[in-house]
Formats: sequence, structure tokens, C-alpha cells
Amino acid sequence: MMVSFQEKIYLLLGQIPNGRVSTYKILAKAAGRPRAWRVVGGILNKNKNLVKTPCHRIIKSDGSVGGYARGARKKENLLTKEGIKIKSGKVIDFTKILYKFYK
DNA sequence: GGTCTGACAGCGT
DNA sequence: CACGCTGCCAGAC
Repeated sequence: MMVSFQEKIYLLLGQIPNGRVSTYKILAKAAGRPRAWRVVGGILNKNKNLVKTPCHRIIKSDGSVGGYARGARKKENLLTKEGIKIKSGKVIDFTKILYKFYK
């Protein structure tokens, strides 16, 4: 059965535990297209499943919070509420809370 | 059908 | 350390 990328992305996003984050690149790789991080961003931008899709848990590879359809500031706020510390628009020790989808 | 866009990543300056 | 340019790929027009 053929599944669109965005479907996979949504599925993967649902696997991210609370208090954890992931990057566009990791997500793209987990979806089967290691070079499609840009696509991931585009999908999240237009995502309709806000509730099932914690897009605020997706950050950039360098630890930057990145963008958010509702405003980057809102995103930072949400992440902070989940216990994730942010400094100057960047996640502190994001590597420690990174969810790589590895078993 | 082709063409343009984008919530990025990687490397150079 | 900060900013800029290039490359990549599915989706929207």
C-alpha cells in the first residue's frame, strides 16, 4: 500500500514522546528520504492534524528552534512547557533529548 | 505536463 | 561566531 511522505511524517511525529524533540533531517530519514528535510518542513507548514502532529517538537539539526506556522515564539513557549530549555532561540542539550527513531 | 516554492542542511567566507 | 550561497525533494500552481 502506497503511503505518502506526509502520512509517514505524521506517523513518525506521533511516536515522539513528550519532552523529546527531533530534527527535520532525522524525520526525513526515518520516512525513507534522507534528503527530503525541506519537504518535511513544507508538510508541517500546511499540516492539518495539529493535535496529532506535535510539529513544535521538530527543530533544526543545529539545535535552533526553527520556524512555526503559528510563530516561532509560540513554538519556543510550547517546548519550554514540555520541559525543554531554550536559550537564544536554541535548544540546550537538544542532542540529549533527540528522538532518532532508533531502536 | 513543467515550473516554482519552502517551518532545511552543509559548507564556504 | 554570524551570515550567505548552494543543493535537494515532494507538494502546490
